[in-house]
Amino acid sequence: MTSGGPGTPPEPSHRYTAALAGRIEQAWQDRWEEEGTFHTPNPSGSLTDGDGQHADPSAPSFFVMDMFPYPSGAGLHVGHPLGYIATDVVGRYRRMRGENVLHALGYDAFGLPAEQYAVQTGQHPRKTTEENIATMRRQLRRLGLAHDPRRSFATTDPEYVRWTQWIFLQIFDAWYDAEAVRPDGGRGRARPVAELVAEYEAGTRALPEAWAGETWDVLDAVERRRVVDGQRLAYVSETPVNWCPGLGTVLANEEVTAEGRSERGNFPVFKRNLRQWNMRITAYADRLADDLDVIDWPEKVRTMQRNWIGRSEGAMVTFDVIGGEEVEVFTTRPDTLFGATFMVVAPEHPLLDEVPTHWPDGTHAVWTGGHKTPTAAVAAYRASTAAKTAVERQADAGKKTGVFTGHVAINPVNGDMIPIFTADYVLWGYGTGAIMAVPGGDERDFEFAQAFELPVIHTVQPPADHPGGAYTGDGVVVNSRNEEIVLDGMDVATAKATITAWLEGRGVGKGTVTYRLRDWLFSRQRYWGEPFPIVYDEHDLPIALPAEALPVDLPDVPDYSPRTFDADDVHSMPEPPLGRNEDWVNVTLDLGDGPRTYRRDTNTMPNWAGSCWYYLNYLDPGMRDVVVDPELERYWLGPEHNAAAGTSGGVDLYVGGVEHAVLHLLYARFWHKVLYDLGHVTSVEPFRRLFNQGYIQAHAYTDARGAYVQAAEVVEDAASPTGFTWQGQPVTQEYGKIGKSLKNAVTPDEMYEAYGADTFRVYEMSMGPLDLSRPWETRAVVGSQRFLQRLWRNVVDEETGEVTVTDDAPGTETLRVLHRTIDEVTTEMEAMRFNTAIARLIVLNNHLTSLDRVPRAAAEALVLMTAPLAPHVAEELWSRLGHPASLIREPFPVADPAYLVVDSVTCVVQVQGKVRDKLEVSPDATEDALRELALASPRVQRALDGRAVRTVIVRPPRLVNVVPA
RNA sequence: GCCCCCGUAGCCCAAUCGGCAGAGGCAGCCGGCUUAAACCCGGUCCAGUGCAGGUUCGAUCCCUGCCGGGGGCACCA
Repeated sequence: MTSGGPGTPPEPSHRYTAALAGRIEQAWQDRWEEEGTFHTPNPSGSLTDGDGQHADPSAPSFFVMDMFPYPSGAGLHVGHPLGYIATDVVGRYRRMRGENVLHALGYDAFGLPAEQYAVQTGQHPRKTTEENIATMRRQLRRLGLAHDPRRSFATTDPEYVRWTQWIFLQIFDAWYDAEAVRPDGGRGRARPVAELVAEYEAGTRALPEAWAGETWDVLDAVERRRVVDGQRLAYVSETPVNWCPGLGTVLANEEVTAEGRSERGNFPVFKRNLRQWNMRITAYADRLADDLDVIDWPEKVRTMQRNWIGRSEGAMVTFDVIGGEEVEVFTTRPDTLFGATFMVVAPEHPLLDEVPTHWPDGTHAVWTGGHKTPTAAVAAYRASTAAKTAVERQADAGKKTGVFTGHVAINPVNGDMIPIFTADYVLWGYGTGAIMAVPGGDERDFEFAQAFELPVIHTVQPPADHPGGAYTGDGVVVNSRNEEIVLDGMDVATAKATITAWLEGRGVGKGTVTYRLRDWLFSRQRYWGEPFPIVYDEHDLPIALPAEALPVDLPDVPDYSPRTFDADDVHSMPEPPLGRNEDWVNVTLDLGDGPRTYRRDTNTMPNWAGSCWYYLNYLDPGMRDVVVDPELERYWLGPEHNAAAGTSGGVDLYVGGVEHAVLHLLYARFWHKVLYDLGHVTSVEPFRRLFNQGYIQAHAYTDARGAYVQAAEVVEDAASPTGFTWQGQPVTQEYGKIGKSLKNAVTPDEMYEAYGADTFRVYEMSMGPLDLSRPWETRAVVGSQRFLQRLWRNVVDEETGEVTVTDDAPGTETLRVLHRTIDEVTTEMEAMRFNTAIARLIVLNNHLTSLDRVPRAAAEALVLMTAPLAPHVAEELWSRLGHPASLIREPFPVADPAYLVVDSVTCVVQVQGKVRDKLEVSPDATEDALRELALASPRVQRALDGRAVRTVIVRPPRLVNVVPA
């Protein structure tokens, strides 16, 4: 406990040092655990508080949550706990405000990081995952987080997997009825497939378009299954998917970067036609976009989700092609139809499977690409675009290439013959993969028209100063009339509505909404994930396993590492590791018609599956009969479950990094809405309030060769041209992510050792606003330690360990500082501005330091206010101040308004906005009195220097501004 | 290329409605304690708010343009 060598005078034996802090912290952590201090009571059921009581009905519920951590093998650095500390402070504060707080932390333990770590260490992923979780639990326990330990779990727990698979089967067993009315009044909701079948059997619903001409009663059993399977919210289909040989698995669109590489690992991704599981998230596109308006999320994240969904309103228009074909296009600008001078289809478009054998009359030389026939030209262009990698496509964006297809279409509004081109600036994956090109109204079309000598017609009058080219703005419509309709003179919006109605009347078009969002590719060819609870029969159609058969456990396989390939191997095929166990794959089951042999699905679910519903599992983890107890769901998550929950309901505060803005948060919202439609939850949204914390980064240093050196060993050195040296040589300061690669890692364990957990917590919270990224600076941590040391000294004698507070009433000045602090700290805590809350606490603390004896009333209030931030030292001081029970539910101090009023305030007197005098005035001085006082001031008179007064602006009681003539 | 966020003291950051630019911390400097040093204690220095305009009695705050940093989107018809 003492520091220094022999002969050094010992430190005061009761000083709040790192060693003492460590002893206090661990003792309280043990006591909290023994007493069940953080056991959060449910309103009913087996989970009660530490005293065996259920939730107090008069206490509002508050559900605070952190984004699910991966238990990575690398361990934590000081950046990781930032959000956990913040949610802990919120949770502890809210408990002291009398709320019933639910806060727990589980582990997202399936997925690539866990699997890769297992592969590296040559052990089974379950073993390494469990070890990693144990390490992380230990590191986090030392932080003193007030989590309910009974509610922690991992996504890999068999009981959790059971319900993940169960929810999958709910989605598999559901279809989307776009016409059904929801409880909230909107249209469109998921319904059980059984209801669809019942309607088909009763003949009250027509079969889907693909089965036109058939009726349910004439279909055989396999055909009926195909009809239904095609409509399930989870379905198998053979579609172009993102195949990533480097990872050995297929990926969702959301996991592929704009550069066409995997978000994890940055490997090339190729489009391949493969049979894979998909989730029909597109059915929820509108609701996912619309409901962003009813939740309290950062605008940035809502914008990112809206952009990803990419809702776009316009019209489908059908163009006849000479020779009998037709092409449907999607356009957001049907008003510009009269300006369509050509069409473009994507190279993958089926219209190109057959093209004319000769160039039609009027074909420009530049249109042919030098080929003798359209057949040759199109084949060559298709081949060249297919060979392009995503990276090349990216690099070529903007360059307009293409070729005339020989096809000619007829513009439905005026009968004009217009050539059809193919070009890769039209994407097969969006809309219909075909466009009408309006070079007068679209910049891309204009560029293409320039390159291929195509005519330009403006249908909106450009302003006089328009530089030429496409005009995309609003204005007066021109050049747009036929025998039946005149758009000329209208504005764009009116013209859109008018022409859409006309198209619909003629049966050649229809107002439509399209989305950028694609269905969610849901299968992965990895080992460490949830197996699909699906088997296939001899027809190769999926069959759900019954709920009693869940969970489907992962089989043992000879090799669980994924088969990866050369990252650029386009011809490789995914090979699921689960397929390596024949005994598991081929299974005999009795699914109602006697024992038969089935083949299991060998894919696993993506990592996102487990994080799609984990918030529900916190309510009542472990064995249970339902996915979530309806009473608990209403209590913790339901609409209006507390004053801030609103009509959406959901988790009251969800804190995590912005990197999940689209992926996890979109998927989880989708699953939640399916569960809502099927009646399993009453909340419309899973996360009512989202908060993105910033990142903690750190300085890193490179030597002359550009190699990173140990940041911890770098010293400031004015003699170095760079300002820093490492082992005597100059090094350059950089800034970046904390980690091994930049040699700048600092771990929480080092902080516990050198300062204690409370100091670490206070430092992390005091560095700046929670949503801002900031640099870690170990040498600044001492400031937080000094604060706690001073707090300690205000209560405890460092030499004797005696409590030194006096029971005498505090003086007026102390009461004022105290109550002003309570008032300000309350405001700051409510707004999650912990950095400024800490600043106020320091002010009060420093004030108490200046007194001869610290009054108990002030000390106790300060200890209670510090408790959410530095809980261990607060508990210790509270205990030493004579309170045997934990302060966890002690009421947070409340300011007495009597001490918030002041006798006098400083009134600033300005002349023309410049401060010329200051007056001490009563806080309720009137406007007239202040004006008189100000004008009487000699300094004001001097500043006026004889000028007349034009006007006097008075803002009682703090400001008077005299404006000279 | 387009969109969003951020630029305040050597550093991290404060500043309700547009009203005295400074709450807190780090570092520095001075002093106290100490045989000396660290710890600790007291004191102190430090910016006119990235730049240029505009609106206003008054601008860190509102508007326009530019510079720097961070993020998102990127042929989406």
